[in-house]
Amino acid sequence: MEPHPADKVAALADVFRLMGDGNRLRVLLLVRDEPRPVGEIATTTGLSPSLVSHHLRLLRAGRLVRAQRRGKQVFYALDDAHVRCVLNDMVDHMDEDEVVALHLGRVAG
Amino acid sequence: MEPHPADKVAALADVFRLMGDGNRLRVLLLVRDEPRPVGEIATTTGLSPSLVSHHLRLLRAGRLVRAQRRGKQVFYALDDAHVRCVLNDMVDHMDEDEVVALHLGRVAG
DNA sequence: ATAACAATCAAACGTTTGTTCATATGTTGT
DNA sequence: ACAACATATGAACAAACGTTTGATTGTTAT
Repeated sequence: MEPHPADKVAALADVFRLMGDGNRLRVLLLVRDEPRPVGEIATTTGLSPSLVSHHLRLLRAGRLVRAQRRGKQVFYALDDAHVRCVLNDMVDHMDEDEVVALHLGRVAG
Repeated sequence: MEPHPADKVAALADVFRLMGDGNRLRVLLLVRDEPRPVGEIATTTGLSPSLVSHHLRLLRAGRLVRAQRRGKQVFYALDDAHVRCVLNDMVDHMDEDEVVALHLGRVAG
């Protein structure tokens, strides 16, 4: 009875590693609800279009994001339903954290 | 109306980054259900006790894990309920992936 | 075809990260 | 006290990573 299949753990670690960068995570949160073009992601995050494109390439390679052309622009959206679930869970957990932190008196005030 | 608070995104990215390493993720999955001493983690994972200790230090710094002495040994367990939820969700998602993959015929067969 | 815009690619740099090795700290026995 | 065991720590090194820069591809207009 093996604890966990090795290849799945590795695949899972890959997903976490991709989400483990602040800029990439911001990008993921930006395209979470609706598809966004690269330029908009760049201006919204304040990152260079080149850097955004690079990160999107990694996210696409990891099957976290999917691309679709519309005219000049390329719209990116979450590719996997899993990732959307994980992000939603995480946002929820963030909010819960806020509440817990307040209860513990760990927040400024 | 900011999309997401910057500091929370950074904190969230830190958690993901910690889980984004295969060895650390294995450690987390090992201590998910019940506390385990460092030596057991090392022998189970096949990693050197030193390396395990290093990773545990990082995980403890990130508040993902908590330590407790019992005699000579130091038992590690998940510190945060959030992390446990995320890990559980992820394991569930892994299983779902298996099913989806089977349905899509993406698995050996 | 040319120009302007949008996105991608490739090389290069500095930094971070994971790992190993050796040494130290702490604990339980005798 | 000492020895044996369990974990932690620090230095050092190679590999991976994020970012920048500059050039390139692709698209829409004139």
